[in-house]
Amino acid sequence: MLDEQGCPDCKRINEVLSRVGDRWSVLIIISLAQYGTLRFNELKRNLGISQRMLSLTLKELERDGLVNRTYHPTIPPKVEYNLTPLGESFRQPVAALGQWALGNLSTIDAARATYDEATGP
Amino acid sequence: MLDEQGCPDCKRINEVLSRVGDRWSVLIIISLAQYGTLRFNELKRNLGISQRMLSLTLKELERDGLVNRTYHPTIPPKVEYNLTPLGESFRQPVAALGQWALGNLSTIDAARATYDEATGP
DNA sequence: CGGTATCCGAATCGATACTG
DNA sequence: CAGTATCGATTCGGATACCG
Repeated sequence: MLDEQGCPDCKRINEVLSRVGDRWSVLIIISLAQYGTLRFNELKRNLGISQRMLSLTLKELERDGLVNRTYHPTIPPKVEYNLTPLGESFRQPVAALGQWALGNLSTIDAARATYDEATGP
Repeated sequence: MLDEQGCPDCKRINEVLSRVGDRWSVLIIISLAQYGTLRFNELKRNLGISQRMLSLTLKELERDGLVNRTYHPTIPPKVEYNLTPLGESFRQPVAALGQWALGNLSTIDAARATYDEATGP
């Protein structure tokens, strides 16, 4: 891909969004923001995410410094996740996005229906 | 996938995010918010997006009522895109996200480096 | 309980070529 | 200029099985 872009920030925004901008990351952040600390299987049940994707996404979030992982070597083992300060700072923009999403879901649905009817038949 | 979720909003947030939450949608919104009105190839050059993805994403955004498409049947043809009121209302949360992304890119990079060094070698 | 490893179909995306 | 069509490569993501 060429690099003759007039929007120099786009590449960088793109970079960050491809890291923390995917669906599961956002939902995990929202959950942790809401409940504070959650265990692996609590997140799993909460989000309806597969074990594999949860594991992968949590590892990424930990790597990016957004989520903290605490391992308790008890039997049975217990692992807790919560937001780091960086993760907390991500709450604001994410919350704004989530709120907008909820508030405009029906509007978008209506727009879709209109568009489909005007285009489709 | 089961549906025994404790986070009833997650499914719906998920729905909206899968519509307007992808990388290209966000970048297109940001560009249109910044410049007001742009033609197809202006967007293409601006974002470094492939023709195919731009076409698909714009169609989705139009369908969801976020972007307005104006076709001028001149020769050569000229098509202009701008934000609808709904798209404008999306500016705020998107801007917050973009700002956070830019502001924390280096922090994330540092966290990654630390993590990789502690884990990887 | 909290993962990792493997498999495999589905969805995504870029490159390329073609059209009005 | 502004798309659409097609193809191949990569990625995503769930299901399943197994380990500490």
